[in-house]
Amino acid sequence: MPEDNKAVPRPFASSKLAVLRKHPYFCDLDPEAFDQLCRYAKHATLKRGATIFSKGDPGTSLIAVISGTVKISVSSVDGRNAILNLVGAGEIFGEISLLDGLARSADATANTNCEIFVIDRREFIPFVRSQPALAMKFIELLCMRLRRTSDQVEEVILQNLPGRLASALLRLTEKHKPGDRTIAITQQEISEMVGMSRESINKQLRAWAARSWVRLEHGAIVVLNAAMLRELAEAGSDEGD
Amino acid sequence: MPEDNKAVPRPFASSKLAVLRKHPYFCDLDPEAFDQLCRYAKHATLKRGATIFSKGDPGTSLIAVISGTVKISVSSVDGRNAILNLVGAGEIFGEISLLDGLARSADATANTNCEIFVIDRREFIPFVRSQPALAMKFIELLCMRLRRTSDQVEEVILQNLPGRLASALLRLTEKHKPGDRTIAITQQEISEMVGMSRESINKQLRAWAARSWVRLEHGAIVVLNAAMLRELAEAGSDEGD
DNA sequence: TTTATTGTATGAAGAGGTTCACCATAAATT
DNA sequence: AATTTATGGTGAACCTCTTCATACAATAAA
Repeated sequence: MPEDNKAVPRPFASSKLAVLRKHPYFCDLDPEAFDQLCRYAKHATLKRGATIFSKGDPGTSLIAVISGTVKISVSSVDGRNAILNLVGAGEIFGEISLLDGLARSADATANTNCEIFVIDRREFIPFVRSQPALAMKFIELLCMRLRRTSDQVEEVILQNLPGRLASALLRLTEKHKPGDRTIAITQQEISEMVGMSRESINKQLRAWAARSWVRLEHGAIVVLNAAMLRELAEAGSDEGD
Repeated sequence: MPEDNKAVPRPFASSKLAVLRKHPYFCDLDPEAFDQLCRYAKHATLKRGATIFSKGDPGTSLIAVISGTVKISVSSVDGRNAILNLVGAGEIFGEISLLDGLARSADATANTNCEIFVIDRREFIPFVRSQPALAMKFIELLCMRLRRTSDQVEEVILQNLPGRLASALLRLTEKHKPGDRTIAITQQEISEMVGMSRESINKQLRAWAARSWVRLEHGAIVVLNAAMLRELAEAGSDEGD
């Protein structure tokens, strides 16, 4: 188990900004404003397993992922885990606490080695007030998040294992460039994303593999028949086994 | 089954605004700005069961509830329902589509007879741009919603029946004035909120009633021992039966 | 008052998932 | 190369919750 080193921001490094600049959240923002925003950012490098923040922490920063992926999760007293989101390069997270100033609502840990930028609330909030366009950008981001999270509630309540697993796989492929259907993820992680046991996930995946809907690799899943999965996800139903 | 009459906004009626004016979303807003906002609102009266909007509709309005309660829900192909939220007097809903302009993400129906105000996107968006404080208000609202929805995902994934039911009951009491521990809701509705069968809900409730943690009435539940329920909700656990 | 309708109560049978126990294999570490 | 760790695979027993069937009470409608 890797050590629990908290993220310690280091002095600003300018070359990595391309990942952010081209990202949908910021790409149609005033370039000058963007540069000013970046001037506030602190750079940090994290080893896999490192804690970025924990649920309940006073949340005072926004984090942008430059490389690697970050796991947003919560855990119960009896040790069960639920992965709420996997944040990849070019994406941002922690915006809720940044915007409302309240405690972190989940844990964030480095799922792989990764590089991040950290922007502090004290510098950010006044900046937003001076940039109404940016405020609207964040409203859009929050709306997107809310739609996604609502969908998740809907899935977990209305669908059973095949439907939920299919939805999860599709959501994971959609983050890739079109054509890339290989998802680098362990079955354990998937089980924590859909909220069912690893054994059940494995059983379902192998049933689909037998039908060539997916191919299982070590630490990865290749989606071969997205159409069938989409059908299952939309039916939310029992077939598919 | 009541008829499916869509909400048809009628000319503005000014006397009902007190409910909105005193509400947290708007109470510390510039009074002049608030009045201007209200000038855009259209009033409507709905019969219990009336559809306000459906999932997938182009969403172009924000709705404020003056009296009664509105049910935000989704349903699956096989007829199962999931209630995502119950919106009471003084609260607003539909803000996601209003803000991002995309389709409705759930159905909204009048859960009781009710009165609403409707504000259209075309008039609202320019208004928000001219009122940065209002934009920040909505950011806070969205953050609140996001925290609540994330909590729901967490609950549904990590907790079993007793924990989820306890959480739901507590959330429902928290909307009341302190001291009022009677929740006017049917067991069917609760079952659709926590995503478990009515029969299971009934069984658990009666187990708790036997311990005097709750009292069951026709169409209502009285919480007698909130502390024990809170313990169950936080443990997310198996005891309590 | 009689008749629907809505809401509650309850048990038996069964499906869907979990848990546990165990082994196999791939990758990382030494 | 040897050892450890992480990941994947599998079946049997168990358990939680669902489904189905049925009955009853309270409220609304006729």
